[in-house]
Amino acid sequence: MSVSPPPITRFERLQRLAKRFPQLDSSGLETCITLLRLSNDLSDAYDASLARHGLSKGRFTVLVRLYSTSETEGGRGLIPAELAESSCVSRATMTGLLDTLEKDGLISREDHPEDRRMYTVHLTPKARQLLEGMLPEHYRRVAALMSPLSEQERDTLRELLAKVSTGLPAFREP
Amino acid sequence: MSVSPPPITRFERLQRLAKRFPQLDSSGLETCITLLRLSNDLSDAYDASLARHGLSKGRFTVLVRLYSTSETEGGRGLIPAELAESSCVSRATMTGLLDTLEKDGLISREDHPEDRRMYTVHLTPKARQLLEGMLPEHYRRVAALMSPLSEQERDTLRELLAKVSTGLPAFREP
DNA sequence: AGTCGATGATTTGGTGGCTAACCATCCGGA
DNA sequence: TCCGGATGGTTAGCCACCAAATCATCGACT
Repeated sequence: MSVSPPPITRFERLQRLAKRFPQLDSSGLETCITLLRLSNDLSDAYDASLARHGLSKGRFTVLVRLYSTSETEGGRGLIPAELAESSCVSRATMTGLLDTLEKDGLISREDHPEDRRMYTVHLTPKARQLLEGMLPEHYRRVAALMSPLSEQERDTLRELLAKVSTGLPAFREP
Repeated sequence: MSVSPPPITRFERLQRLAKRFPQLDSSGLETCITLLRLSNDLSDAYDASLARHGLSKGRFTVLVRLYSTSETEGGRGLIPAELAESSCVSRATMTGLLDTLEKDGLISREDHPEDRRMYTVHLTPKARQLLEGMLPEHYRRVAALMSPLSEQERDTLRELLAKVSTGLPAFREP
């Protein structure tokens, strides 16, 4: 039996790759991987938390958007295209989200008064009750998540993330 | 006809919500939302870039992991469980990834010499050729993505992301 | 008035990921 | 020796999301 060799870390493999591919910017790639991994973990944790209330990220986002709009704008309702945009999903996906939300009695569709192509979406009392029951807990969780960062660090983080955003077009091009 | 009222921003809606829910930490939530959105955008861009070569994030990660291991450890091969772990997917998902990679002629499964429960996974020459053709371009893109950040900013970003990671257990708890 | 491009919503078909349950094999202790 | 828990991989069934094609309606232009 031979002893197992010392484990090779991700960082070491990356350094080897960088030797072979001069285009590889190791600090950039390392940062990118870190970001993608945290994203994944955070996204999973978010989903798991919402799943306890029978919601997904998409469903939750729609409900909160409707809730915060009705709070501030007197329940005029929103159309699916607006909801899709503000929830960062396609319209096709929004149709599906609204279908299941309606089936679960959390939203209602009402005829748009001026344009028969669309309709307006409204929260039901049941949805309001659900949100008011779960949001305090949810916001407490988010606060706990971010508690390791000072106010200044949060500002810095948002600023750095915004800088990465500015690099996205270059990433996508040709 | 009435003129349309001034649009209400996400930030303003958030401030209204914060009045109603004292648990809401607005800078924390704002930072969290920023992070989730960039994650989503980056993830989509990443997928789109890999899709040009017929790969998904999962498939790509597996191939690169195999490639970098064979480069440094003489092609000893990896077992599915190791690949699942280092790719952050479940073992069930890894089975599916390997199935399609094998069907596309990019990996081969070979009997594990010592344990008949498992097998080892190996890159085919076709996969090597694919990677060597696409990696320079891919790494160039990642470098472009990160080019708006100085070395110091990258360090800071990784550090702040690591801090957010430390908050994840608190986010998940009960 | 009639037509046609723009704009909405939906349907269809596909992908990638997950969990839970399953079977096979290994290995250590009775 | 053999049994049972640990550790593999796979299967079956689910969910969220997407792109592309389709259908309805609107509105502007002739």
